[in-house]
Amino acid sequence: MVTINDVAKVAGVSIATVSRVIHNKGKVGDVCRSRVKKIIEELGYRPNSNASSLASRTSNTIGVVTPTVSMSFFGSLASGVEKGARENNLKLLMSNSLYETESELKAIESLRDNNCKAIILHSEYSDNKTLIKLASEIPGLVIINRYIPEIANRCVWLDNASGSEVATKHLIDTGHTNFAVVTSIYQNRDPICRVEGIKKTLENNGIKLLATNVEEGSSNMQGGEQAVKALLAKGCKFDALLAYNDLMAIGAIHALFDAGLRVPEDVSVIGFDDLSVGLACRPRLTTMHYPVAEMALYATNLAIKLSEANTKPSKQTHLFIADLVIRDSVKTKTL
Amino acid sequence: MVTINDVAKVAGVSIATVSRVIHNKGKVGDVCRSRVKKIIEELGYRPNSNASSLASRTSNTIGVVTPTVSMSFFGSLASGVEKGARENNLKLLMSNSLYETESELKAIESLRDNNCKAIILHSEYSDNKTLIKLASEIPGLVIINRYIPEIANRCVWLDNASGSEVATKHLIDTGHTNFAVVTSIYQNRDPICRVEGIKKTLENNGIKLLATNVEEGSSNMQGGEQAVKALLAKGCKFDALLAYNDLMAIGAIHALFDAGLRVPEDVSVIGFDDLSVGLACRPRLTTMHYPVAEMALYATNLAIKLSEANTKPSKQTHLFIADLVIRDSVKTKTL
DNA sequence: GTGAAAGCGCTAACAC
DNA sequence: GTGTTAGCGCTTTCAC
Repeated sequence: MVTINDVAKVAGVSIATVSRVIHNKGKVGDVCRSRVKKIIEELGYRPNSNASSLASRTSNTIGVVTPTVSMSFFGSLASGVEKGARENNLKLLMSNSLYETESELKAIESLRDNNCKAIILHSEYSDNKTLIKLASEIPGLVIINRYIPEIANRCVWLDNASGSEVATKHLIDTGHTNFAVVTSIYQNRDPICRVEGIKKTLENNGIKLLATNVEEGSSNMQGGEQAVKALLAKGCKFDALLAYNDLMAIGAIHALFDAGLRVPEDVSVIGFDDLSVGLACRPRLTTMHYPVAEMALYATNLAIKLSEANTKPSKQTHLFIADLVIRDSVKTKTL
Repeated sequence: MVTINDVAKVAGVSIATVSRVIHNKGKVGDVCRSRVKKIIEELGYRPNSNASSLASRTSNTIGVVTPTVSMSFFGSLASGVEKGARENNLKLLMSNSLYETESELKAIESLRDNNCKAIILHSEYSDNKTLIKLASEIPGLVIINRYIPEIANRCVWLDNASGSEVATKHLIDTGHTNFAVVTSIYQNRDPICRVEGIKKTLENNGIKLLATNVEEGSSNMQGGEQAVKALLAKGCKFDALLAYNDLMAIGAIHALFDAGLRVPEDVSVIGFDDLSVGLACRPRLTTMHYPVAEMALYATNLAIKLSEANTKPSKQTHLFIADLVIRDSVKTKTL
């Protein structure tokens, strides 16, 4: 392994000078600089980032924690962070939290040990208190896809309620009158917000959502399928179905189809997230676009900024909006 | 920040002793050990991994390089590596190579700087020579999803030819006689192997594959759709379609459907990869399961083993097999 | 069993 | 402009 010492020796300068040319700072003579550069090249010298992090008490590493990167949504999230990391010339440590608070915390600790200056965290199962404490300890911590008022300036999140309002409005505008909803069985933040957005919009338009027309399921294809089967088994009638997310929507379409119902002729279905899987099903899914990659990139830049010592706390919030992607699963009815 | 010195001071021992209890090695008295442990706990001490990597000249970090983690296939790959990392108590550095050799190389360099002991690389665009050189420089480098004879023991790969043989055989066994193929326009390793597997199997069964019945497209949904449209425009007739991968297969199903053809009644379609998207389309996709997460986990353990100094080069190869997942896109014909 | 001490490769004063 | 030097927090001999 070639070290800064080797370079200095060959170049006949001190290691301080080598360090200066590496980082392009401090004063170095032009001839000297180019000679050192050439020797670095020749020797194939590459700075040891562990040593440099240790000495400078900072690091060139940021971290991202998501439940699991194998799911499309989190893959996009991680990809957004990776882009931010690359653009800022930072390395990216990734850790899966596996949907539980303990491993989530472990993942974060592991990133801290590594001196990560910035951490992007998608947390579902830790409570607010834990996250607030964490935020107070880690200046570069940013929470993504969740809003905690006490640390509003550290949260990059989506307006779930407004998203489902838009979705609902679209269904109303296209002439639908009988609504059903399949939501997530995990009754935490997002599902609650989305269902409330639906109810509010419906009410404002003089449409009532029957309690029996709301069914829960796991937030995946199977969950959506089972929820719709349950709805149908109860004898519910509806011409519009709002799903918690795209996966549930697709499962719902399967169940509808199996029951001999056509989408969108008999029932219009709308999803949420805009995963690429929405292009695979038939009809192609109308959905709300969740700009997760864009948000992750934004969160990364925010985290980097916050991690820099001279950043003063700001009151700025970071709220994103979902927008409607019209495809083929919603029918426009002639009134 | 609390350091090993702080712990030593409070415990009234030397830092060497603290280091011993952290790593559970060397001789330490029982009382002493438990007292130090207690103090570590109380102080909330966490070893600085940069310092430890620097001092020990190793690191607890492994790296993974894939084109982009936002695609389902690579998300699963990354997830497999992450699992391996977690099981071995290692941190995971992730880097996207964005499908080009230059950023691929950059990504690898970046991991090396960080002292990664093991690196899992999915490389599509670097040539064999580059990878062989890299392998000679990095003991813990493992190439995934690609086979290079010169460094066979570093390659964890899938038998593409046998996979497509099985797929083809399935179509033959279910009574199909007129075959068409949509393959990737990027004529590198995998597409070539898969098409050869198809041709060979067909020939062995006395079926000839017309050159006009093979069409190329980008290896995504749109590519599959366009390829089938081209096939149809040429007036090709076929009752069985083999797609390069699931995405192309789904695009193909869309195109078939748009042309008024039913799947599988008129045309049976088979994919490759077994992405979860195959469950979203209608009919659900029959495909070849590519055990990428399992392979990634295996590759990770292999890379860790190889990175350990005392591992002697072995002649063992690491070949995985795809197996058939029967769903609804292939029809069994009564003969 | 335990401690002292010499680095690991680098950064960042500070001196010249 | 350039060099000297004191660490960063830890591991690892080597003594005792």
